[in-house]
Amino acid sequence: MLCFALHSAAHAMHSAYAPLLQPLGLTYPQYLVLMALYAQDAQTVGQLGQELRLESNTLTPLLKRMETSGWLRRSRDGKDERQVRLSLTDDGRTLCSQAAAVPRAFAEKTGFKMSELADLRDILNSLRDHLKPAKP
Amino acid sequence: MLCFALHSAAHAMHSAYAPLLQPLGLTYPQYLVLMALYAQDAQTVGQLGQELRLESNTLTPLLKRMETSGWLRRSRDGKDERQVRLSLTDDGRTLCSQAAAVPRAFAEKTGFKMSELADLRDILNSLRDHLKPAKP
DNA sequence: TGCGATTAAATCGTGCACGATATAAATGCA
DNA sequence: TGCATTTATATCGTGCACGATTTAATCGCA
Repeated sequence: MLCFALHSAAHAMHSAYAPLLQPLGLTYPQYLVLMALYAQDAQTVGQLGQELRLESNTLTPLLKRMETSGWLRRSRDGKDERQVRLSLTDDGRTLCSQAAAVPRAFAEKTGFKMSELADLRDILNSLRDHLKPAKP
Repeated sequence: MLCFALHSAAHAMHSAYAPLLQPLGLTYPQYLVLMALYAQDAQTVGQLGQELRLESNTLTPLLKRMETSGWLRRSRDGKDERQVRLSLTDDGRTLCSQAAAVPRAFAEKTGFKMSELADLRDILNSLRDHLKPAKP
């Protein structure tokens, strides 16, 4: 049952991350958003959704909560008023630097070597792309 | 970013399963419950939760929906009235036999060999157990 | 035997995910 | 230019997941 192995491993990963993120006031999807914006700021909702494989129906409320928490700002693009651009606040960037320590703590929990984790990552990315290729 | 690879692969797996399960009127967690009860009937909520790594706060409403759909019955254990035992109905068992075809269809979607999928499964189970060992 | 501790489910509130649909801005073409 | 079409977000309803708490049955031990 590969499907259950994948499901439950992701579940366990989520559970392992939660206690690391909770002190920062972050959920796992919020953490992903933060990292994505740290890598590239001022993205639109659509761009972010393409990276994270989420759509506006999921992202809009999540982003509003993050705006309420003061980590990012949502503002309509001047050239195309349909688009909403997301930019980290100073608080958001500060949080990023704290959250940067999380993946290492996670890797240590697993007891795998870094090279094994890298291999596993590549297999999973390949599996994902076989299942659901990212749109162009 | 192993964490995102795992997250998004599970996400893609879920998306790949959904259209296969939808014609049967099942969600993915409901499918897992059905398979678990097919393997062993008359389990308690707690036993099922240990297998699926879920707790009563998630399972209770899910099981009630499945009872409403007519796939299983929930009844208090005669010897220990705290426990609720779950047994498949005839409709539930019929549904099981239809759902049995789903994993094969999934495996075909991936384009991996069966042996590769088995290897991946073992790695994921190991990763999961390193992260969150099942309780005794 | 009786009563506090433990255990099994259930309940409540919040957040995520998604299908379906709505709204409003931008685009294209007659 | 005018209007249908497309595109980007947003809204709504349902189901899952989970921390915290509640309820009720059972257990343990004086």
